[in-house]
Amino acid sequence: MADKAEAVRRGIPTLEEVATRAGVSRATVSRVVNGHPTVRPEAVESVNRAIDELGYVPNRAARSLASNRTQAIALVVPETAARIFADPFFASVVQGVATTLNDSDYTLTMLIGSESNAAKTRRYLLGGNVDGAIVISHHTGDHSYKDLGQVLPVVFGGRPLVDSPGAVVVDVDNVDGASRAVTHLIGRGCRHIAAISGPQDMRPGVDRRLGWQEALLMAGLTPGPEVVGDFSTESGLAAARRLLELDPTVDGLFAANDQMAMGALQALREAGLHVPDDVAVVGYDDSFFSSTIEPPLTTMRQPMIAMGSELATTLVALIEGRPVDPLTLLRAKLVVRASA
Amino acid sequence: MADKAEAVRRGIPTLEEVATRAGVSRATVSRVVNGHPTVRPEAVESVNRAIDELGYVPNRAARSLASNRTQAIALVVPETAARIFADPFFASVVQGVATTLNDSDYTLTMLIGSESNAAKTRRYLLGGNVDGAIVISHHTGDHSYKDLGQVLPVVFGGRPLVDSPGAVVVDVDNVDGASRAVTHLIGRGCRHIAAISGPQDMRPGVDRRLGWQEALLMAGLTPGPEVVGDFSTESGLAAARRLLELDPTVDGLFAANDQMAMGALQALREAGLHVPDDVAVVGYDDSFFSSTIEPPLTTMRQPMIAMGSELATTLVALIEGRPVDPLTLLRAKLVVRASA
DNA sequence: TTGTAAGCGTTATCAT
DNA sequence: ATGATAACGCTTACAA
Repeated sequence: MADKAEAVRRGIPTLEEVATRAGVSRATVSRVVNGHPTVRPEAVESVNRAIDELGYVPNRAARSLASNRTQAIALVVPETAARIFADPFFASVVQGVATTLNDSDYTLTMLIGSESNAAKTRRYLLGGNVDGAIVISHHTGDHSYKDLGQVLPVVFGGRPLVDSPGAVVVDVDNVDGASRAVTHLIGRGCRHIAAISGPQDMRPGVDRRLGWQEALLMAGLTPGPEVVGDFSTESGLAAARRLLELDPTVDGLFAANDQMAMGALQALREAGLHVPDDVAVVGYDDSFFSSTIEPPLTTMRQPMIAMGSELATTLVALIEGRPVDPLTLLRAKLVVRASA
Repeated sequence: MADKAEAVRRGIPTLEEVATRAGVSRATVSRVVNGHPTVRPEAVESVNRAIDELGYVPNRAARSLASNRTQAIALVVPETAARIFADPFFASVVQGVATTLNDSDYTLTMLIGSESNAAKTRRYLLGGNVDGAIVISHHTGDHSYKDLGQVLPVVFGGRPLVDSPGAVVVDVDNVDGASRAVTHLIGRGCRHIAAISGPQDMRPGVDRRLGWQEALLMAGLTPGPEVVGDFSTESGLAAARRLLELDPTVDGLFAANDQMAMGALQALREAGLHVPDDVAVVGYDDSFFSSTIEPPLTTMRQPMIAMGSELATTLVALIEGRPVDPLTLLRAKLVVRASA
């Protein structure tokens, strides 16, 4: 057990020492530290001076033990996501969360949730180590921490395929994004707009497909042919070839992500078609390679840092009992480059 | 103040409840939980059963308060780094740290250290909130947390320009990496090997330059011309043009990073030179664009995840009083693509 | 407005 | 090998 001598040596005075120096009781110091309103100004003053002089820093563990709050927030990232950390998606979300929380009184604890330690993670979360959690689920529909929301304030980043009842979610609006991407194609004169959709068992796959249809509908155009891919470059290549067979008059192509768009670009090149003059192509995600491929890809950029920020502020509100929107939708941004 | 009823409702039994159920004292339960050897097997057995049945999870705050250890580690990332989080460098290091720590008993707290909250960060670190810290300094020589090492176990990721005395550091070996990159050029027949160096006020700039010279020296070749760039694509473009003026016989080019290599590629194209036949080019960092540009770039890949891992294990060793190397150097990996 | 004092759930010292 | 019991540093009724 550490004795007071050590604390002193390490320069960490206790609240009691502050109290003594300020000539008040520990309770009063505590009140000042926590911004309690009912303290005489002079007392506040004297306590603050003592705090400064002593370099007092509240002991988090003691505070947490006494108040049953931890002032800590967990960020749970599925392992599959961490592995593909190259994916700027997560990096940016984490950045948004971290910077936002940095300006608050909460601390960020990172958890990598893998199959092997799922139980450990749950125990950690339920073991009173944090006041709340942010769970980021990738594009997949995985929401294995769904039920956590009943017990602990939780905000999810990204929606599962089917909305879960009481969950608080922050997500990007894929329907709107896709719709605006396709509207851009329409705006530049495309009339036969095909789609390479993503897997229909993933929310973004479904939603982006919906957006494509919606934009077409609103413009009074009949949808061009559609092929479903798996978000890989190869599937985009194959899909585009098929699309050209199905309808050689296609003059616009919406790919549900940039990987597939990149594959499609290759197929169009093979077919001797010029992008964007013969076929305009727009992708989705603004992947790292999108600006460097030939031609540079027009695409939708997702506001990942903003999403992290929003996740953080929403969770803090939830923890502190303020009302929160059960669903916050963020708008993607159209990035116009050479392909459309 | 939370009462016991709430704890029960939330399903978080205390050590005392476990003790009661197991028919032993709290002290014994504590011993079992902490793997203390001097407990009768039967007691261990009965305590463990009680723990299972009750779903007991130790309260971190209480444990920390009593033991004066937090089992938490801070990861301090400079804000400048966070901002350019697109940089997979940090993402990977964080991943390495997080996954490694996930298998330990330590928790990872992320701190974004900005100018504005430097004091706050220091207070946090010194306020007994963590048992140790990992400080990642980017390629810059910034080591503003240098002195922290005196007070708290700290491991630095990346070395400053001038080595700091007692610091524990994990870094990549830029001299070795550059040397091997250049050796690859020599191996494929290059004899007039020029360099586009990085800023000489940054450690990697200096070290990679050293590696270039070293490899040449060992092969008995005289160094080709050298121009110093600033790690940007534009500077690489300008530098390569200049290089070609200085010595038109150059047949190999070592660029201290991929950005500059990419610029150089453009200059060579302009000059009507073929890569790699006329001039072989090797870069450094294996940046995200390196595999997609034309021609795909041969480069050195830095082991960032491994670095994160190493940082974590080193810090844990340091905290637990085991001996640690003051300097761990990680080897970069040569990635051979079309440019050399 | 302020102080007193009872916890918060552990660990660790000291007997036994 | 085990059990009392005193910390650990703070919050928060409750009293004054």
